[in-house]
Amino acid sequence: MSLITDLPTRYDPGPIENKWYQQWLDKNAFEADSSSDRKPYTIVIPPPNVTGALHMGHALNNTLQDILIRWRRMQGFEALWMPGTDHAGIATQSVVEKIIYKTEKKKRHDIGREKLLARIWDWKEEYGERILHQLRKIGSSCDWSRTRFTMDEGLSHAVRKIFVKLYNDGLIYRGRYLVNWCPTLRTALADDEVEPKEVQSHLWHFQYPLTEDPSRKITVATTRPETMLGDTGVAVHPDDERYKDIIGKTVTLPLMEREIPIVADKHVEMDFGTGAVKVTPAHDPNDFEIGERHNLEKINLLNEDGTYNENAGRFEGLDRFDVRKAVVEALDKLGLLEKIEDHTHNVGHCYRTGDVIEPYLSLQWFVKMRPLADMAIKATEDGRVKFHPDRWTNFYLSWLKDVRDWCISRQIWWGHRIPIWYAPDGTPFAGADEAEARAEAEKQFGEGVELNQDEDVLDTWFSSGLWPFSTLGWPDETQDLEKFFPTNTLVTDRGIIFFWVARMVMLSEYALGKQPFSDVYIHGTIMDKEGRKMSKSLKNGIDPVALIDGGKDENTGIVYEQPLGADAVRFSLTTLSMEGQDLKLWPERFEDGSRFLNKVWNAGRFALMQLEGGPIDTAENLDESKLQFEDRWILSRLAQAIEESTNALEDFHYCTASQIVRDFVWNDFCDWYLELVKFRLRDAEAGDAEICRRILARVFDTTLRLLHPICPFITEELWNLLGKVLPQRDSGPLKGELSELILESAWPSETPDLKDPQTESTFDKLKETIQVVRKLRQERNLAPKATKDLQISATAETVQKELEPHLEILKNLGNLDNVQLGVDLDRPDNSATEVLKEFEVSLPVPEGDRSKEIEAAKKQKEELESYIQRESKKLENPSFVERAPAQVVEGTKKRVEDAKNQLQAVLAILKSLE
RNA sequence: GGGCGAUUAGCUCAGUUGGCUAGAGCACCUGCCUUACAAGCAGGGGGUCACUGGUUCAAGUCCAGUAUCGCCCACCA
Repeated sequence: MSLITDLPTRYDPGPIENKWYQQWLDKNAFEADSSSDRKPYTIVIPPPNVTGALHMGHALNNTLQDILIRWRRMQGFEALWMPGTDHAGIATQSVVEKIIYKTEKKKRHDIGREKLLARIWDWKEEYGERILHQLRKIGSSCDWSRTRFTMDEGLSHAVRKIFVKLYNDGLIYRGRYLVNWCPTLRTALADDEVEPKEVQSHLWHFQYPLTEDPSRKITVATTRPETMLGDTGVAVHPDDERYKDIIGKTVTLPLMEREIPIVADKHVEMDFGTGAVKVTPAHDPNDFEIGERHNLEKINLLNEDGTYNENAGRFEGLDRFDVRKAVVEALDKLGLLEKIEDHTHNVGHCYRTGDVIEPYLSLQWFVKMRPLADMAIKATEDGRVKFHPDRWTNFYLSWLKDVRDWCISRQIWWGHRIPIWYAPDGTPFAGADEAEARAEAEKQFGEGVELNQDEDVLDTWFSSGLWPFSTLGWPDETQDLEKFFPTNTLVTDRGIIFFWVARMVMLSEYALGKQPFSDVYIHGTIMDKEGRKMSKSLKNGIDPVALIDGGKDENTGIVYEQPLGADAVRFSLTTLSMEGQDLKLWPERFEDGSRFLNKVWNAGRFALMQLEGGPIDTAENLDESKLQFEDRWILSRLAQAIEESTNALEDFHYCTASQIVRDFVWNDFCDWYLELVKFRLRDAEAGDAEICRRILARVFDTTLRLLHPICPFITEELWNLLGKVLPQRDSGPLKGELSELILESAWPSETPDLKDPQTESTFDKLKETIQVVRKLRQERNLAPKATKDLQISATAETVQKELEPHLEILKNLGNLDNVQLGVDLDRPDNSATEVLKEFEVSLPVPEGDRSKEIEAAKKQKEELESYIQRESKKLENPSFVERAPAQVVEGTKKRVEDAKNQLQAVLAILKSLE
């Protein structure tokens, strides 16, 4: 008996969330069984970096995945959510290097490769699980028994397998090309790891003297003066009249005293700068191409650390930024600095260190993208990979259509070492392990040949690109792979469509001939109140864990007095995240979720109190004849909610799904149904009270199911309490035996036969009537006690008949003793009246000041008149009547008719008042 | 330069294939501690749907253009 009454009136999520998460783990509720004969439903998690800490973006991303997984699990699918982490090569190595430098003042080369790797592994073992625990905190129902890490032996094997396959197919090559070089990290970066930033700089104009006639000078403009030391040509446009006569001649490069040719190249814009460009093939991508076209020498000026090398002559040893100053100074001294203009342009910066990226000529490994991209394009064109919202399809395709080769080698140590071994003469041999490479090498070089493995490691995204199948056991033909691949849905954000989504599709098509997933849902990005991205550096990121647990948010410094709980955070994020649109967040925005859960909690307390101890027999067999009007109404609303929310989830409209449940619970169930039920349950022993309890149990039970994917904790708790107060329930969804909601295959089935538009429409009229009564009372400041009589005058007999059977509802909720209902009744003297569409509602009132009432009536009169005028115009328009669908015309006629009746009534009221 | 979003109430956003008098939450105003819930209940005020044209019987919704904001791609050295 005390079970329910002891429940706190305010929902306290903390203990409940911890309890249930542990119980789910204990019952292996999240584990997927590859041998079951249920249909599979699979999601692979976007593996967070091992260095990561949960931020709002993760919270949103994983909430949405969890909603899908829990929903499908409830629908009876064998649902697998595959979790794991990414080794995040550069990010992780940097973190550990920084720690070591801070504590021991040692750099990576002081420590050495093997020792540094050991240190990073240690670090990973100690801290790498943090983010996975935070994912548990928000309720993620991942199959933790399958947790993977991109550098696990199995996944590493998959990486080497794919590499060798690509290499043998000629899709991986090594070459000397310009790459994006970060001098701080001393590694190459992929194009998408470079962030262009606008920089206020200058355009320096230098004069290069012609070799044959040093008095004649040609002026070039540049944003990077220091690179002139590596110039091996000057380019002009072939049609440029100013320079036509000197094409093919040479200039003498100042400072270096090198004779370099003047070439004609269409790439040069005549209108920009002086129309003449210095060409530095080793330090600029465009110049590189010009150099290729005209066979110009490539002179590399840089060392790995960003200082200039011996090719820079007397500038050797200086850092690139100092070389700039020195070169400008030197040229100025020679009188060859013509002018300096201000110039704003974009400069590439390292996404990790923020250092200025240098185009750097070096030997790197590349993946030839064209054939792979074409496979990925085809997968989308065939409809095997769909994006939601659809606009991302074009975004993705346009990148694939114009994709460039992918630089996959990184000059760091943490990662998958490139599975290439070199013979002493440098001949490379690829192998999934050294033995495999050796077998090949020995064919050529004889037994015992000395082999050295490539020093570089692979780009992190190379292994992430295999994630959907490497985690399932590929290249082995495992049962998991058989059962759960291809996966179903990928949920991620737009920032990694190219990095990750595209590469998964390409590599999966290439390795397995199948798309890795059939649907990709791209959710919005989380912004702060001002619409800026949440980021570490801005300190504007709300910490989801702090929000859930309460306490101080170390990012923002905000202190949360109350723990909100995971459900509230999940519900808020879901509600605020409009289909793929970015969302602005600040702490107060989470309050609605928390309030809603408190509402659910209290509705639960009420329902449980009513149900506890009372007689309830099977809830399944509803005796239609015994149902009350409001029972049919709430069942109709519920049927509608089930259908809409199922459809919404199928279309990835999470926000709609949660709003449907919210509206149903709050507006329909709590505000109206529960209030009505109170009157019926007063006589607890009556036969009707039992029907009422049955419906109450059934509706509440179903509501919990609908809400469960979004808010798993509170629904699990209430559902179990419901089971305890209904020990005798024995069939259907309300089973006698207690189990967890999560273990039930229990998504509510649609019940279209319970949908009842007529009942809903009548109920709306009753609601409207009650609301008018309340409004009139409040407007006139009348106590309910003083206004116990109501008159409803319908315009038609049909309306009278419709309302007739439900006067009890009006009396109960409207707090009335007598309701007089009839057609065209005379308005009582001294009454406050509101004219509605099909009837008017009059409440007798004492005499008094009527000015407010007159004002209101006048306003209503004006509104009606303008409406009638507007709509009548339509009806007078012959083409409207001819061309609009009959339904629309009829509807308009009816509304005009109603409005005219209303107007008449309002006019009569005005007359009586004046 | 190209592409994609956004622009509706003070704020954050809904508004299906054009067609019932444009909605919600928050905030605001008024009245209520009514034994599920004051994190609540009841009621109320508040909008030239960014702008200009066009298509249509009918436009917040479709088309073209303009403006402002945001993101992405490519970058004239």
